[in-house]
Amino acid sequence: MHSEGMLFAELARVSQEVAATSARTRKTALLAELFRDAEADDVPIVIPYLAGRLPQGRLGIGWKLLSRQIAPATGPTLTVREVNARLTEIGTVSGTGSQAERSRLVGALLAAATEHEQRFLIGLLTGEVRQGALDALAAEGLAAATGAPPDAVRRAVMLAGSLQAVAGALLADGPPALDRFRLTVGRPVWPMLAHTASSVAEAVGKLGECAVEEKLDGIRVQVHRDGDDVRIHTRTLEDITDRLPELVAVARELGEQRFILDGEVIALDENGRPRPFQETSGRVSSRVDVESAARQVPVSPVFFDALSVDGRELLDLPFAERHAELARLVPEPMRVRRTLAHGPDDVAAAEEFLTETLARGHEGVVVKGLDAPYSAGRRGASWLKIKPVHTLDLVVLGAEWGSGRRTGKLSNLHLGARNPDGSFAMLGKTFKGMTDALLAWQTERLPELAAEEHRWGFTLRPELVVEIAYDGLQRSSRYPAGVALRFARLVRYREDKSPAEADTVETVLAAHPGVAARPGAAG
DNA sequence: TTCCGACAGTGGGGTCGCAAT
DNA sequence: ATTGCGACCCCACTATCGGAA
Repeated sequence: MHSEGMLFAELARVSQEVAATSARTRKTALLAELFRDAEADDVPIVIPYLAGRLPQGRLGIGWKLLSRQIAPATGPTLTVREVNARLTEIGTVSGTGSQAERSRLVGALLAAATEHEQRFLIGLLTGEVRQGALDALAAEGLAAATGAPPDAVRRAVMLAGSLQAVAGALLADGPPALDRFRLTVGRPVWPMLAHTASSVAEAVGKLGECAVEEKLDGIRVQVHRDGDDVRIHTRTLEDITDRLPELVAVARELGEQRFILDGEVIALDENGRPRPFQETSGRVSSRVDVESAARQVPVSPVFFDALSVDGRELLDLPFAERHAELARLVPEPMRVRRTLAHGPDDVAAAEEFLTETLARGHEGVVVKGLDAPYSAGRRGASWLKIKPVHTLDLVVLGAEWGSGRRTGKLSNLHLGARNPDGSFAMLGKTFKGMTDALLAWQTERLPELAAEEHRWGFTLRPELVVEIAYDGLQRSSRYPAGVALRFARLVRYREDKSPAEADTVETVLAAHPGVAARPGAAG
């Protein structure tokens, strides 16, 4: 006897129901029910699908390839296993003509899917299932389905770096299987992340005994060494070992055979000052001619935490003890610069450290509680980052229709600074910082200023001024002034200000002297 | 009862590699 | 040679739920 397993339509139905439910407890219950019904062979597929991901990862299929309409099937026939097999096939197509072949295969799969199934499938392929439940709720559902403690399931997932692996073991062998998922050198762990604080004083006030560390504007790396075997992973656990030969060499020279370190790689100039993020990013993205990329833009590792050293698991130790291990293993220049603060009395010294750090060209500081464990996969309350915030008064040049819960609302604003001739140069867009009330307001108000209407929204007469917060400028080949705002967000509308009082391109550039526009790019 | 941590969603700019043009 | 697309790097902020205080 051989079962065909679960119908794909069942997954689409549950996803739809999860999306239509707001209570998380109910979402979890719906997921748990589905997970319990899945046969062992289907589990490795059903779990990631309902967490909004494909077990194969991304397949090179995006919105463009999925944009054409395909007549849906009239009835559900696809099984979970068949869908998975066909997606695996699509993922392996490569070479000349591969886009056309992929498109054909995706089209055939969509043609075999009902309308509901198509919607779910497109969500999976684009990574935008939008059912209000991803890995975290799927893990909760898994716990509910198996009777395992949710905290233990979450911890296993973080240490395994994989929900799928934990799900398979748990559904096959029950809660005792969780014990198998321990921190393992060579297997990446979801990294700990930081919250934002508005000032050093606030962060030190909250954390008491703490370390104040430089925040470097580079790429997060988790480095595993087991003898000669070194692996390097990014924040999302992607393996980038082959792109960073100099980091592999460094790891092999440290004084222990087995360890897991957490840190950042960053490109520095000859004076040790950070190069623009774009250069570090470009270097770390280079995969084809790594040797020449490494010669042109070498990167330096800067470590700030140790998760495991010489077989000892350090995750649950206080940061102070983990750092002591780090300091024992990693020599000074490869450790992040830091100072200690013992509470409110040391706020001034911590602020001074931030000032120095900024003067050295770095982006800010991270304040870390000395008694806190390493909260893998979480935005721990014990890591607080502080970066200076700049603001500008810019003019709204356009507005785009939003999507998802912002459908029907004008959302993304086009932002411009004043040119000497009275025209405006666009410096970027923002959709951040808007409350529902503000979205409603600007959806009413902005069309009154319409200059042109488009499918995507409006271009507007330059009459409204907005106060915009941002983290800095970066070079841009897209915008006319040759620069773009980094992480722009709306602070408030300034209806008290006229466009003639808005900031000029010149003042914007002057505020960031390191980021000159490229010759000929000035608008 | 109120507060706050965790989550998901809504997108921003950039780079690279690859396929199509 | 150039362009468009997709994957992934950095990321801020708001709404909501539900447990903690």
